[in-house]
Amino acid sequence: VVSWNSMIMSYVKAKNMASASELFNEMENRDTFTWNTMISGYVSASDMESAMKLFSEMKIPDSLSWNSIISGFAQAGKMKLALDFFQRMPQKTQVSWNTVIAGYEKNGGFKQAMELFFHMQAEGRKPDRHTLSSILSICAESADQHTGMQMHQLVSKLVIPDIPLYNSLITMYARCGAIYEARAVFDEMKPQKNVISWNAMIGGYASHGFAREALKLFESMKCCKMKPTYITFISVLSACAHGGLVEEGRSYFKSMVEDFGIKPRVEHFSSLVDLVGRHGKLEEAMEIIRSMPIEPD
RNA sequence: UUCUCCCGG
Repeated sequence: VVSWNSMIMSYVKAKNMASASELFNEMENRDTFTWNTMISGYVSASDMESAMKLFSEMKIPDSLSWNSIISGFAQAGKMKLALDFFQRMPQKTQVSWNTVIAGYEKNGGFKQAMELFFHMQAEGRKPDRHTLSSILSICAESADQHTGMQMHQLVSKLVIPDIPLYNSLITMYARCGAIYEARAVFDEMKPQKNVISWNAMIGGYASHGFAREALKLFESMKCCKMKPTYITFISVLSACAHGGLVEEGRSYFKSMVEDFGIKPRVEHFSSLVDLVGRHGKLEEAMEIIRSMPIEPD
């Protein structure tokens, strides 16, 4: 049975649901793993019809089966259905709560997500990293610094933050314009900062008009032997554009291509155009636009 | 062997 399940799993991972279901139909001793594997395969293929069909044929769906279905509806943006299954689910697990909260977060149901978040705690269930990360995204997107700070307290109280959670905190503060708080989290990370942390922090400075701070941090990033990405340069160039740092901008653009081998994207070009255009060099701006390669993909 | 992620934020 286990080896059949593994084979089905391989087909599912290869997104070959036709072959997976062939095997599934030939199997005589299907267990819950088998069913769940198939359901999750249909869910990731966005085929909720088939997923639901299997789910309703199960005699006793376990929590993983339920969670897959909830996740599937959430990904499809059908939050009413997701919530409906969530409410009918007999033994909700931590993952169930996280799934439906993440679903509302993704679909802009911030209020519902927050309500569920408080609801789960009222039932004595502790938020974990997944929960908190969804809630922090909501605070970031809605620039709700007050809630964000409360969530920060909860993070410190409930979990040992991992790198993504730290990054969510930085992003949340940065989006709220709380640059100082963002920086405090950033510094707290000490050596475990990854590229995303650097990008989030530099982007935070850049988008709030702290051009020099952004560039300063970019320089320390390079000192730490951290490799910038195209995202980093979007922030760096936009910092230059907003700070009117024409020469620096040109030289960073050049360095991006020559030192780091990063292919310029439209975002980079638009900062560059902005930069030279705002300083009366319309000719040069036009020249850049004319020389822009068309991005194929 | 199966559930929380579309985005590097």
